[in-house]
Amino acid sequence: MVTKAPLSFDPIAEAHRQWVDHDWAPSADGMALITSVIRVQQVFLGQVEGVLRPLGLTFARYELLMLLLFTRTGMLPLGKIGARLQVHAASITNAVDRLEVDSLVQRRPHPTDGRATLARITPLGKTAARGATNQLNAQVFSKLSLSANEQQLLFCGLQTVRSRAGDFTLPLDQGRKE
Amino acid sequence: MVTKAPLSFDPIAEAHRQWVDHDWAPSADGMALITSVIRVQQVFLGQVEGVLRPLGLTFARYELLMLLLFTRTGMLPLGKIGARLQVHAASITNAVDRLEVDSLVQRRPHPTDGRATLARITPLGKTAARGATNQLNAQVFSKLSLSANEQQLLFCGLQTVRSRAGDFTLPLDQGRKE
DNA sequence: CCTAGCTACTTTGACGTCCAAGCACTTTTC
DNA sequence: GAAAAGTGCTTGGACGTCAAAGTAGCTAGG
Repeated sequence: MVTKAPLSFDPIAEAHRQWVDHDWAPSADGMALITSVIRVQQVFLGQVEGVLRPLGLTFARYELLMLLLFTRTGMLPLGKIGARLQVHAASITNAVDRLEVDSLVQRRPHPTDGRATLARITPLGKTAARGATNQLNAQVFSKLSLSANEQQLLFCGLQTVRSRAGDFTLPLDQGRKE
Repeated sequence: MVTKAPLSFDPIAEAHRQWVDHDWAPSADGMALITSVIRVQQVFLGQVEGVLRPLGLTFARYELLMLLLFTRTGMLPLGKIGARLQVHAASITNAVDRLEVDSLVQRRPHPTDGRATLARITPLGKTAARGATNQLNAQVFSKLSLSANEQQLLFCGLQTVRSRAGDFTLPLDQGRKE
């Protein structure tokens, strides 16, 4: 996290103004929105990793661990993990490597497909995942300082973006949100 | 960007369901919101960098360039740049290094403070910044596939988050948005 | 004046992400 | 059944971010 004195103005609103001044008005709102998302992600990720660091985890590894925790058999092929977390295969390889070093996860060969590898969460991994979740819930997820209504609105707007970006396609409605 | 076939369900909505099932309901909305922001940032950043890569820029360097472009004298001390972009000093050093290699920016000593260094945008840098902006405006910022109203709502919600995270403090109202 | 404490920037190291290339194993095709 | 095409994972390189430590240069107390 960057801990500095707050500015006396909103830097993104300022950039928006510049866009309008430079005759880029039609793109100003889009620029401001994208820049905002990038900045807020930085803020949130910083808070989350601040909690996870003392536990020896990063958000990437935490997500992977939770995905396995929620899976009946506790194991998934690496490819499926990448598809679910929307991350490149190389990143999964990297994350599993590190989780394996800490014995939170274990690689095992896929029983029927010789190309594939399964990642399996260990009992230690389950404990770590639950512990981290408790801390995140207590220190971050339940303390967003936004009203329930604001959170709903934000979530829905972002869901629309994700849907239109091709992350998923809801069976009934094609991801439209309006 | 991760180009994969879309899932048939929203993975974050699924995680939300798991949270509720595990008696973590009070934190479920917060978890979903934070996870959404992180994912949408990935989507947006991917689109932006996809446009910038052929131009030899990254978003970090582009932002720095635009900040200088909008400054009367075309130069700012590195510390101020970090404060405006909300990025660590080390990242600024890194970005300026690379921009300097491409002759888009130039370091010069601060006239009165021997510790400080100024980054000054070059004519080539100005051209590059304007060119990149035109492409981004045309290919990304003006094509968000969200209604103006949705964009407004999202922006305001995110502004509230940024404000409460301490990014800035509006002179009149203390950053409250509701 | 001179030392103690800040401040500004750089350096190094740990991680994460993506891309491109490479390998091994499947599935297709003829 | 063998070659061709596709899939799944790993490796190596380029970047970005942050943290912590190091180096100058500024500022303030004695």
